[in-house]
Amino acid sequence: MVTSLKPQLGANPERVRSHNKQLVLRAIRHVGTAGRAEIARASGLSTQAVSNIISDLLNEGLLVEQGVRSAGRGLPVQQYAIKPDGGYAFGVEVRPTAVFTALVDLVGTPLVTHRTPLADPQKATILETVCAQLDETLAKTHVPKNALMGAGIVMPGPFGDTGLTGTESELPGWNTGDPAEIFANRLDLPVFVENDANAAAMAERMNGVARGLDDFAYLYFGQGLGLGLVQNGQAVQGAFGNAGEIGHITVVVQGRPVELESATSRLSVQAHLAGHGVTVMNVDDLTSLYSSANRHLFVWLDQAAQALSSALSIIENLFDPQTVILGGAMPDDLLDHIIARTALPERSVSNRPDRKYPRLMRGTSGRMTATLGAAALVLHQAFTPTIAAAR
Amino acid sequence: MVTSLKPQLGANPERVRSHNKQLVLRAIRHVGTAGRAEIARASGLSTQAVSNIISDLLNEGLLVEQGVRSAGRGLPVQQYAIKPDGGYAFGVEVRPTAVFTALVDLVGTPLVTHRTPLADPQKATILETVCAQLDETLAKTHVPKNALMGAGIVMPGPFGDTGLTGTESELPGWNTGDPAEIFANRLDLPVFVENDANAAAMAERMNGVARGLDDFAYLYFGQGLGLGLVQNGQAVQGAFGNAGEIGHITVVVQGRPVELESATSRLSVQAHLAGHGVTVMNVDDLTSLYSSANRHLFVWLDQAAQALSSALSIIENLFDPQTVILGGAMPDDLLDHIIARTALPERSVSNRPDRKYPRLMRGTSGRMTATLGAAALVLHQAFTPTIAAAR
DNA sequence: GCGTTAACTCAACTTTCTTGAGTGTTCAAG
DNA sequence: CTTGAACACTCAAGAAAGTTGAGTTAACGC
Repeated sequence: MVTSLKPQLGANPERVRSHNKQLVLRAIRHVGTAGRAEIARASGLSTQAVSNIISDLLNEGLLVEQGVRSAGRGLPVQQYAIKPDGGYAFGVEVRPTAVFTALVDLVGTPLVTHRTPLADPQKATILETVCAQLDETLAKTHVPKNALMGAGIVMPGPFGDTGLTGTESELPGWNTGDPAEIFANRLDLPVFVENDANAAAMAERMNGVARGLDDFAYLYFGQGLGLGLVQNGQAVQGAFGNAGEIGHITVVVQGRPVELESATSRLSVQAHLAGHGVTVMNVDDLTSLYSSANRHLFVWLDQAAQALSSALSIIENLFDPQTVILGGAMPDDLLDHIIARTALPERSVSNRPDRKYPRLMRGTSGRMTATLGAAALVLHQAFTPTIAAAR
Repeated sequence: MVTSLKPQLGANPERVRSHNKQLVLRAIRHVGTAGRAEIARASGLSTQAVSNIISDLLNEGLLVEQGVRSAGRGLPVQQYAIKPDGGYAFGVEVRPTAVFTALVDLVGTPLVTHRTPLADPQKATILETVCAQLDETLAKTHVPKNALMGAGIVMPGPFGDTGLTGTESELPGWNTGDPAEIFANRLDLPVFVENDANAAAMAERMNGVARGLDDFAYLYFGQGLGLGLVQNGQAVQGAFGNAGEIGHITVVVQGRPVELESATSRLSVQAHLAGHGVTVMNVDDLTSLYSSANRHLFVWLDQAAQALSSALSIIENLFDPQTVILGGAMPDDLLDHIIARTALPERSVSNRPDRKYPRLMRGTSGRMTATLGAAALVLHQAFTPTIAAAR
């Protein structure tokens, strides 16, 4: 039973340099600003090698000098930082009714974000819309296309024909061909495709509460509920890109089995409130319901927290993450409320006395979470050494 | 919130060579025997580079020539294969009542296996026993110590003080200090520590039904139930090494929530049978009960299969593995029976028409599964390129 | 038979890293 | 105030690994 060997790249001078460059960028990004010697120690390279690489990066416009810092004895340190306009990333979130786009700079600051309603969810329409948005965004911001390092695309999973197909708010026509390749050809850019939860998780790791974390889980409240997993600094995609479909597992709430997604998701809260005659159209409606202490909403929140507690037990015991982050298209207030009410399972490997992070944290939320996450995929790539890259 | 940056190695000539060597070994191992040009294509190196590396590996005794193969036109291919006695790995499984050890060669063939009862489960006693077994094994097989590439150690988790502590058949005194370091110092060898499930999974990947798979899950029947996860060819350890503690999650059987481990584990079957007046002492007893079609055993098997079906739904939807493997200290017959009776969840990302592997497979079983898995950890290391190593 | 195909080797070249000596700045001890 | 240690960084030489392109050998097919 011989399967194809994943193309694991051998190292040659060119690839070594590229690898080390990214290592240096990564080290600088991690601490904000750094000097040559410091980077050398962190990377296991000689200071001379680091010096040469930094000189390269300065020429390429990826770094800026940040003045000197005299730290104790010795020659003061010439510091360097990532140059924000050294590169840009385009983030795209495709939903059945609209396409969201964002342009972010090298340090992750969004320059523009945009929502384009979709006339129809056909493949051609989507490609056309994304393409047009890219051009428009570049024109508006005067960012040259060659400064774009790539595009991240968030699409609703699952990918391919699976047992969950048909149950999702799906996009027709994407089950044939590799979406990444299709977009890459159309946009003429390196493209990275992920599901919303993984993208949001990577964004959190690049610029959110998960900065510096290498092992964590992210529960993403979207239409349904998704689980983003980061292991060893890499998003876990699974064999076919469908890892993290946590919404359809069965958990126990008040002794009764329920589908997780039916208890904790945007659809779930809408359905629950509709059952009590309350109509919510969007996230803002939820916020006002919450501030007016709507009884039905509070009932739902409590029940969601109970379901979440079961899910937490599974996530923690299966992944042993540093922390679990809650985020997505849900108002902060509600997330905070749920977090406060979620019982942290006693019988969990995460129930340890020497924790550095809370077991449950709130991440970035809001409508653009996944879109910015899409852009973060590109940034993540730019700061990840390439030799023997775990994809 | 700045955390310590994982020491990601920069590439220098020495590390590049080591990386490429392992890449070549890996490519050869993957296909059994291979020629230079073939390896060059697979690794992205030039044939000249591969030639030089192979010449090195021949000198080091890690490869043997395997004669020529004339494949179509052109000069016949000089083939190479891994030299079985090119290196050895020592595997250790520590249990509260005994220590199991095994010596395997570079291709994974076990030379000797041994069980040493433990007078007491104290740390010092264990270290002493392992050390003595290593010496004895080397003496018996006339393998020089410098041919040993390392030792793999399997210890019952969870590691550290967690919410599951105290519920396991535990070893006292290992919560302080890093077990890997302690063993490494004592044995004077590179040491890799894992839990039983992950080790068994790696063994399956090196020489079992998971050969060539990079993303799969392994359910290990031990005292309890453990989940080994392989993602992108690497074992998932979690932030604190405790990933895969699936035994304590709650699943639903016949509409009622139960702890998974209470339904599917060696302890569970023993308890169930004891409740009906049947005493089983070991794996052989189970085999004979099965061949005599014991009614109580069959009831347990059905119930275990139902619990497993719930677990499968969780594993598949969270990891999207290529397959899920069942193995461990359970007779083949019983595993096969359970697999046959386990309902494959419909609503799963793994329920896809284009599958190459069954959703549920039986892996290696038997008493030495984890011990050989421990040795496989060392082999895995030897065939894994080191630059930017994912640990 | 003879040209084509393909694997492999040899020798020259390139890239990148490391090493060790040297420069400049800061701090602290005498 | 002087002197020396500590530290960051640069320069130039050297080493290690990979690549390139020409040349050799062997099998196949027309």
